Amino acid sequence: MKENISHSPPETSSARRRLLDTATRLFYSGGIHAVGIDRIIAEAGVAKATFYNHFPSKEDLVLAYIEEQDRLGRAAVAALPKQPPREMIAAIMGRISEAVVAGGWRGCPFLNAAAEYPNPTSPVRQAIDARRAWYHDSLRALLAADGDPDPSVTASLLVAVSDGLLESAYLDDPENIPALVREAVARLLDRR
Amino acid sequence: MKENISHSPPETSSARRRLLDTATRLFYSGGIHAVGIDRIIAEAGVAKATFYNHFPSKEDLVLAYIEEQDRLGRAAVAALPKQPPREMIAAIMGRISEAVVAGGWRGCPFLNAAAEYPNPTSPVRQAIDARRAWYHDSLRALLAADGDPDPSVTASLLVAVSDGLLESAYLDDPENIPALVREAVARLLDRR
DNA sequence: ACACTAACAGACAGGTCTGTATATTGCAAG
DNA sequence: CTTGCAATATACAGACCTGTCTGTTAGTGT
Repeated sequence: MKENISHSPPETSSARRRLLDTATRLFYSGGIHAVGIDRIIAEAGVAKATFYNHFPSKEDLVLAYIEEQDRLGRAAVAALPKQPPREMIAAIMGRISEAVVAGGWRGCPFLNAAAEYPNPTSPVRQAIDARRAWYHDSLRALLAADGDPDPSVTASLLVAVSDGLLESAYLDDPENIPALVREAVARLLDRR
Repeated sequence: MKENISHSPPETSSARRRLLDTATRLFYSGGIHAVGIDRIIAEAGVAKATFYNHFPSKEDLVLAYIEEQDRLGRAAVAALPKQPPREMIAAIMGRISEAVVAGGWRGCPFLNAAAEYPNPTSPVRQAIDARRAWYHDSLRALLAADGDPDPSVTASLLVAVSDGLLESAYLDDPENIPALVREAVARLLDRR
């Protein structure tokens, strides 16, 4: 029956953790199709058979990567201090600036993955859809609480600006991003 | 000396044209790394040797694809009827809606390519940089002529909204895009 | 008629990809 | 001690990748 309640490694298995961490780093920095299994297992220090014990295929690893990024993003938003809707929106949008000033920014991992997965019914694309729906709905709820007359439209515009500024931080000058985020929020919201 | 002035095929060679058209279609719909040379030459009906006569390597074909998309976009903007700055900006942004309602939209080809080319010094990335600089500068000049107090910042916001709405047209509901474009322009510009 | 060019078809080399299989090691539970 | 498990290294199959090469065919200018 396997009594693995608080046993030697109750962690999610060190090998699996190392594989996902390495895959996250390599997929994000190099692109998904461009990074092979061989390189991931070599840099993670894991045997190939062990990899295929934890993940049935490469696509499952990609999916685990996307889903973990989604989960981390939602947790970061949930961990924001409770504050009035308008400030909460500013705080959520402010996460764009934080992600960028850290350096090594290579664009939004979800948009990058979507560029490599054209099939909208693939699990990866569906995970991306779920994450976008969550982001839009979170903003819409806050906008509604703030009294926005058309919270769905405003939320769509905030999502678009988020995506666009994340791309701009990758392809243009990241230095301008914090000011642009503030300016975008001000212009899109400051209309009673 | 080759007197090819208005000779039998003054066109850029039918095979080259077919190769670039086929590559454009396949690269855009399927992604760049995911589409191989074999498939391109098969669907273009061109021999492999002929391909390598016209393009030294696959990357040259990718670059030709990106540069042609850039050239076509600039030509479409240049072909817009002359009108006051504010209307010109609306017309340029309106091209987003046109691209989307046509159907088969799979995201901005430049952002998709950038996702697959992490090296900022690669020719593909430099072509993308050039295209983004042109777009930003075009909008900035129009905003300056319109009397915008901070045309560079407003241009950056319009670029971000353009990128974001193009991604939204791919990943969310394309139906809302025309209204969102109009609303974004109104909210970002209507502040004397 | 002859030479040149561009295109064709297709085989091949060398590398890399995903995924499977084999055989061995270390460790912990019972 | 023995049984079982998880991990190791490594080799392999089969597909696909880019790029090169050989040889043939069609059309054109001189």
